[in-house]
Parts: sequence; structure tokens; C-alpha cells
Amino acid sequence: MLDDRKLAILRAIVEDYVSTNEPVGSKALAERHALGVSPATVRNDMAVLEEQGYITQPHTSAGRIPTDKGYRLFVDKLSTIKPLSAAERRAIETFLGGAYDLDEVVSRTVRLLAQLTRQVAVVQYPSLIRSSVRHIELVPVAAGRLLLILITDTGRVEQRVVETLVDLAEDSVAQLRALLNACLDGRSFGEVPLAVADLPDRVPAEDRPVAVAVLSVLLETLVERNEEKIVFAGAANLALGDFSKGLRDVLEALEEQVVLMRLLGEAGDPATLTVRIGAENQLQGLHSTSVVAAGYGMDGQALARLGVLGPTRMDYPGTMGAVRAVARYVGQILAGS
Amino acid sequence: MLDDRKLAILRAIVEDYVSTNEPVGSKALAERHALGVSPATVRNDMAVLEEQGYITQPHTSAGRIPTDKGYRLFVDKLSTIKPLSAAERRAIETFLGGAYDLDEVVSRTVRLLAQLTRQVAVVQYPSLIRSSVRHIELVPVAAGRLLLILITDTGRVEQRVVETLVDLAEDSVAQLRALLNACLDGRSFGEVPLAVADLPDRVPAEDRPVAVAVLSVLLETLVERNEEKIVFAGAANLALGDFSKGLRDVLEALEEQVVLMRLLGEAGDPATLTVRIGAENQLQGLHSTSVVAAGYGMDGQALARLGVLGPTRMDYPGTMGAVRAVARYVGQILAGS
DNA sequence: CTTGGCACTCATAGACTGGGAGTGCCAAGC
DNA sequence: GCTTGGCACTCCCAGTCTATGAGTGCCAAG
Repeated sequence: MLDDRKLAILRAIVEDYVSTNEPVGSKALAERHALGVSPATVRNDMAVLEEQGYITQPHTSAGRIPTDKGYRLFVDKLSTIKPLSAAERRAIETFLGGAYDLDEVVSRTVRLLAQLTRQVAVVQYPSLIRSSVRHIELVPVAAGRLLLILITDTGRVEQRVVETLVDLAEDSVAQLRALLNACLDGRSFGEVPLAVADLPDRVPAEDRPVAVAVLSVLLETLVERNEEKIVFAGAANLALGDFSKGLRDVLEALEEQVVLMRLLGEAGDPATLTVRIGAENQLQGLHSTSVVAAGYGMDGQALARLGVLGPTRMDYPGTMGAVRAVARYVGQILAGS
Repeated sequence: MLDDRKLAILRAIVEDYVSTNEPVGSKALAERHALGVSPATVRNDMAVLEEQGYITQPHTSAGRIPTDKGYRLFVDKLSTIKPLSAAERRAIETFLGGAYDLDEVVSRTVRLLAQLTRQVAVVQYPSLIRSSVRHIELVPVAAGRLLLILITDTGRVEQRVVETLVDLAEDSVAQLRALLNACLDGRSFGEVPLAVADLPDRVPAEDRPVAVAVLSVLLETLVERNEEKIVFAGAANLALGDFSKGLRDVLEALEEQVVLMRLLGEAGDPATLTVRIGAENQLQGLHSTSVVAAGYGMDGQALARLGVLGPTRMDYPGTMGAVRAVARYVGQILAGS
């Protein structure tokens, strides 16, 4: 359907357009890239590419720019992921190396990714459901209130207030705490609901209401906080690009946790990169943006996702390289801690 | 120096310019506001106001717009803080009412403030130094690593990894935890350094290195994390306003924790509003923005600050009202928990 | 199938224009 | 002496027009 030369021309169009941000014409194309054919030939091919929907022209008598479909073909067939330079690798190591706790890892990662790609970076905290319990803590904070603290094996710490209505003796709190940890230590969060099912029966009758309250908050937390924790950075990079009217929509979308989550998409094989281009993105206001995302995690299992958001006119090979590299590093760091 | 009429004219100019975003001329002014004088008189007064630096014209034969100095006078002498409408008060209550833990209070607050003012809102977490210890937890997380968790009376939870190098027996950890809590429970963080000074002497010799490591991390945390935790929301509102070139700078500034902190300024009397207008702001890239900030806290003592960032052309009375009201509510909520 | 030629399209930039909003100044009036 | 109407002046803005040039589509020849 499309011979090699047409594909080469499409690739050249994408590359030129991405780097110059200007519609690319047949003459410039024939010159800059050693295609060995005349501009007229290029024009003929371009007419075919346009007919098939891979490129389009902003107005008659302008050069061509790739369509979403064109970018898609480029990403799938015409390009290879660009490995990071040695300097970039070093930057990742030094930048992420010094981070100890999870908050720091995540916040450094998101800033790093934004800087590497010169785009908006998005990082999701490790999903609760796919982590396991390292420790549970109960601390009385006020009359009738306990603070429930969850610590996961990924270093994520979640806190929730439990309204117990009644005050619990220090002993009872300690006992409940011990019981919770005995039940749950080392368990994956997926097993938690089952593991705690009979727990209320194992506390003294007078403490039972409190135990039930604590458990219900615990279970709630697993649902509500499972994936919701997401951060982004690099919004300033949006102001560089070709956004003008769309900017507001994009900024708005970025502040919605739910939208961000959808943006990164479903967690899959951490080794696989997901690329969603332009209108492939169903989300409101993000029709002219592309997303490059990957899962990250320990030993081959995806804990959560991270990625980058930018204009469709994006350096896909470079961005994909950066996202993949950062995802791998983060996985290593989490595994090492 | 400036008689009442000139002041009234300045006020009218500020109000009109803020609401229309267009330079205001003498004729429109004389008509819209019942000044009882002719446009010519207004012109004379405007010439004086301009000479004194309160207003300026973008170009000859355009109307006048306020200068920073003009806004300053307006804020200090010509306007009163506008109380919120009943609907707005209700919005605050319902929006902040359902929040339990501190993270939720803060994140809701910042979104609420952004929405109320249609500007960028910034909220600082309660400063550690001005809080006191509610509980300290030590959890072994890996070989040679402890997780130190601080819980403050404001509900703030801080975590840090401690590299202990050696593994500690569960007993020793428990003992150290108990000792820490005995020393520190209820103490203000300002007293912590003194209170723990002799703590290493009170643990068994073999655990002493670990105790020292834990303490040094604890003290470090108090310094490093004291005020650094700051969030913002409503960046999308920037795209509405008259930013065009400056937008990038502002977005960049917002992503720098340090800049955000400086932005909110020194904590003062929580009842006092700080307004910094345009170039009064020394921060890079924020010369044409204004900041309205206030301290918030429990029982009259400021724990931290929150505020709003927007164009100098801002509805100061309304913004000040919203900031003050939100600050008070947040204080109440923190006190009540 | 490729190529050079050629007419055609159309965005862009620059020059020019008229209209209008707004000013500053001045002389007359209260 | 402050206020006011009149008036000339400035200068932005929007519209029109034009020349330019990049780029295209088509065609006929190689």
C-alpha cells in the first residue's frame, strides 16, 4: 500500500515538523533528506499520503503536517525508541540516587522526567492494592479519635482519622494494634479484607465497636486511596509549546486527579510503553495532546504508572526513551529499598 | 495633598479597570460614577494623580490605569475588605466540613481558595516548629533501615528513613520508641533538641549508635521539613487573565517550593492580611503579580500561611475577604480536631 | 514512474487609511 | 481660583490593499 519511499517521506515529514514546528514542503524535504528524487516526485507521494489520511495541510499552498494517524504510523513502524545519552543516564542516577523515602522518590522522579522531556510529567504513587502491608499503627489523637497509619512495602504511608466515638484505653489500643499487625504484616493489600474478616471476634466485646470502626476505615482507605495519589510537574513547559487556547483546558485537566489517572491508563506490563496520540485520547480538552506512559514496579510487576503529556507534535522516540529509562530506574530504586 | 475627590477618582479608576481590564478615560469615569463634575475636571485631577505616580497611561491618548503605587493606596486607604456572601460562606463550610485528616484539609482548602478567588491559591502545611509532638513511631522497614514517623498535634505526619547500618532487635526498637515518646510527647518541636539531648545516655550502650542516628534524622527533619511543604492549585486561572508572556515565569515559580514559601512571606499575626503588590514582590518573574496572604492557626497563633497569587489587576477587597475567611475557617477546623 | 514547467492558491507582512477615544491646554464662567 | 466647554492633537486600532513567496496540483515529455 505504501512503498518504502512513501514511508521514508512520512518519517521525514514527522521529524522535520517536530523539530521546526512548521509545515514541511516538498522542496525542503527533497533537499534536507537525501531522498534521491525530485520535489515533484515527493509531491506525488505526499498527495497519496494525504489521501490516505497520514498528513494534511493547514491551508492550501502550505506544507504538510502529520495527522494523528500519521504520528501513529510513525511511532508504530517508522521509529525506534531513542536510548538516553550517557549524560542523561548520569543525571537520572545522581538525581534519584539520593532519595530515601517514597515521597522524595516520587517528587524527584516527576521533576526529573519533566526536565528530561521538557514536557509535563505525571507520576502515580504505587498502588495500594498491589503493595503489601509492612506495618499498621494506631495513635490516639484526640477524644474519640484514632489516627490509623498504613505503611506499605513500597514505603508509602497513608493516614486516616478514625472516629471511634468512645475513648479507648491505651491498653486496648495497643492490643488492637498488635492484633492488626499480627493479622496483616506482610500480606498483600488484596488479601486484607479476608484477613481481617474475623478480627472483631478476637477482641474483647467492649472494644468491638472501635475495632469495627477501625476496620471499616481501613477497608475504605484501600478503595479510596488505591490509585488516587498522583503528582505532576513541568506545567511551565506547556507555555513553551504551541498551546495557546488549549492551555487552559490542559491545566484544568492536570488538576483533576481522576483525569490524571485516566490519562496514564491501565497498568500493564511494566516493560511496555503506551503511547496515546491526539484524539486517541478520549479525555476532555486533551484531544490535541499525546501521552507516553509506562508502568513501573519491582521485579517485573507493575505497581503504578508514570508518563509524560505533551503536544501531539512531540519527539516520540526521545520521549519514549526517557519514560522507559526513568520507569526502570524507579523500579530499581523501589526494589532496592 | 490629595483631596477627597482625587481619591474618589483613583478609587473609581481602580474599580473600573479591575472589572473591565481596559484603560479608563475621563468621560466614562464622569458618567459611570456620579462624581458631579465634568470630564474636564476629572482630567485635571487625573493629571495630578499621574504626576504623583498613582496612575499611568499605556500610551498617549489612552485612558489611565493604576500603577503599583495606585493599587497600594487603594488597598491601604480607599477600600474595605469585602465580606463573603452567605452562599460563599456556606460553600466553605460544606467544602471543608467533610475533611478529616490534614492532607485532606489542606488539599480541599487550596482548591476552595482557588475557586473562590478565581486565582492561584497557595497553602502551606502547618510549620513543624510551631506544632508539638503527638506521637513518634519507629518501624523497621528493611535490613539496617528504620522508618521514623512523626505525628504532630495538627495532624501532620512526616516520615523519614533512618539508615541504622545495623539491625536492631524488635525489643530495642520498642524500647527506643517508648523512650522517644516519653521524652517528647506533647512537647513543642522547638523544645525537641533540648529534650533529646541526653537521650543516647539512657539507652543500652549497644543501641546507642542507632539512637544517635535516629535523633540526628529527627533533628534534620525539623529543619528541612519545617516549612517546605506547600501546595498550590488553580493554575488554570492564570490562563484566563492577562498573562501572556509572563505565564511561563509564573508557572515556573509555582513549581519551586522555595519561591512559594517566600511568596507567602513571614508568618505574622494570623489576623493580619499581607498584600504585596507588583514590584513590591522581589521574586523573579513575579513582578507583575500580587499576593494576598494570611496566617492561619489555632487560638490566635499562626501555624503557617495561605494565600492567593494573581495579576496586579485584581479584585483586592474580594480576594482579601476570601483569604481572610478561609484562613479563619481552617484555623477553626484545625483547632477542632 | 519520474521530472521539469507552469499556473494557481493563499497566508503573511507591510503600507496606508479613516475613525474614534482620549488627552492637554486655553479661555471663559461661576 | 476652581470648574467647564471647546478644540486641536496624538496615536491606537481595524480595515483594506498589495506584493511576496512558499507551496501545491496538473500536465506533458522523457
